Amino acid sequence: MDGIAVSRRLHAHLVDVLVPMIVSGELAPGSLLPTEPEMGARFGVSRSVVREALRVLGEKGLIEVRHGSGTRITTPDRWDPLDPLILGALRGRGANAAVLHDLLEARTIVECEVAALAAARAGAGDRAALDDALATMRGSIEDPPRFVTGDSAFHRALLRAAGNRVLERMTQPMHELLSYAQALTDAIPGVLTRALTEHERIADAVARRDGDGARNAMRAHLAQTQRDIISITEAR
Amino acid sequence: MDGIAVSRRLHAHLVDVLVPMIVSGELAPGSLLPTEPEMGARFGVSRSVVREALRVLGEKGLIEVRHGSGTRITTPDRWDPLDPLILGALRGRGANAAVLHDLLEARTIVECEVAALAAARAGAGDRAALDDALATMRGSIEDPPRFVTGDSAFHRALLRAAGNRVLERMTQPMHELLSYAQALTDAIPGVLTRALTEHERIADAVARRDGDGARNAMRAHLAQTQRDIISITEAR
DNA sequence: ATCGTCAGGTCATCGGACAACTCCTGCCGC
DNA sequence: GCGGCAGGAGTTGTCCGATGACCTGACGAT
Repeated sequence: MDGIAVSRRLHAHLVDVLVPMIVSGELAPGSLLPTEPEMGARFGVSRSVVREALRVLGEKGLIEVRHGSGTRITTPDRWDPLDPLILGALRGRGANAAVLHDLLEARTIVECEVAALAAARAGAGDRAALDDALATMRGSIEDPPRFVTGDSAFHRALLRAAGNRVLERMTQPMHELLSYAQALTDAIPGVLTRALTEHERIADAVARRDGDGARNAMRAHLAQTQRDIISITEAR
Repeated sequence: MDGIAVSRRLHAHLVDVLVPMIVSGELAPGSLLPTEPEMGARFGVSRSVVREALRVLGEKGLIEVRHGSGTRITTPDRWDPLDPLILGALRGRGANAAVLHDLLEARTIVECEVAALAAARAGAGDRAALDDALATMRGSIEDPPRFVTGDSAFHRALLRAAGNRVLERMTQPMHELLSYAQALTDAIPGVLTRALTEHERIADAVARRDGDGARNAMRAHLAQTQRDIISITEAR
């Protein structure tokens, strides 16, 4: 029917269409969405697919469906501020500068203590994982996307080394967002080599079982990242 | 068919049945689940309901459904350690003592800084919300479930006062678990009045805009809570 | 031995139907 | 005139059967 590629499941496409419409305000908060059969007709899919898409939107907090009454768009304060799709649709709107600030603040609070815990608890396997991530970063100074992968792996390894599954799970959406945000700073000259040495300092402190050192190294790294991101967003 | 009450949506009941079966190991990790039509027949519901239930299980990381191949149970390390249902099914198995420890550790890391931020940023409305929560707690010394509601409201108000939506969203599943865990300590005599004064100290520090004081008061409160929970779990 | 083909099983989607629920409207009693 | 109540239209929740898309394994040709 549509010329659109359908590699993923159908309702995912519907979500991709609806999220921007809601986030952009094209569908006003508080207003009623079309009925499920009508949306099915409009997008050329069955009601089952529409319902699956609506369910996804409901989980993101974008809509509220009530039995017998209809489906309403919620106010933005109920939208999930950590959802990548929503954040992507929000990009370039100024509203996400605030989210970026909150993100860095939250990350600083959590990740400094994570580094300290990792220093106290890391086992041989954890240290090896950190070294692997560092090796990836060293070999990718010229390849920013791959570097970000290594960076992400480093922080995940650190999180695992901290040995707290609740912390690990809790910060998971935050980390998904970070690999998103870090693509911003790629363009700054020399930022990758500097980031590499900062990560090496963290790994060294962990290897020495120096909790305070790891915490301080992480704090320095995050402060630098914050400065980078601010300089980028200011420049725009 | 079944004599079970059906106040909630139908698939929720199916989830309630399947989660314990999987978590308990009755259905082995890696094994194939029965096909969707067969499960519908076995539980007396339609395939739509089965599919909605399976989707919920998929979100919790318990299963992985693949088009054309079937639905497999995943390994426990992919299960969401913060999901109340999973945790409930895990209860009394010893495995959740570790989760409880991780939970308290994570909470201490995050919530002390939240208190400090709240002291720096709380507006008049935030302070009023804190006072409301305190009033609820004061009036519910004899009514533990209601007290826990007030306690929960207090921490949510503090989180909002900190003015960081990412932190707020990130810790949301953690707080859901807390109201769960705090029901444990209800039985300890005098724990509620003590908790009340601890919360009052936090609120006072926030009202004074004393960030360090709020952080210390929160740290003391959480340390006390930790001792309470340990004493309970030891006693069992 | 390797590869292509085919058949069987399973999930994804479809279309229609009925039940449960909400909201509005108009009627009735006061 | 006004308040409460019954009824109907509209919407979501659930059910059902059928068809298409996809994966897996076996079989046979090269």
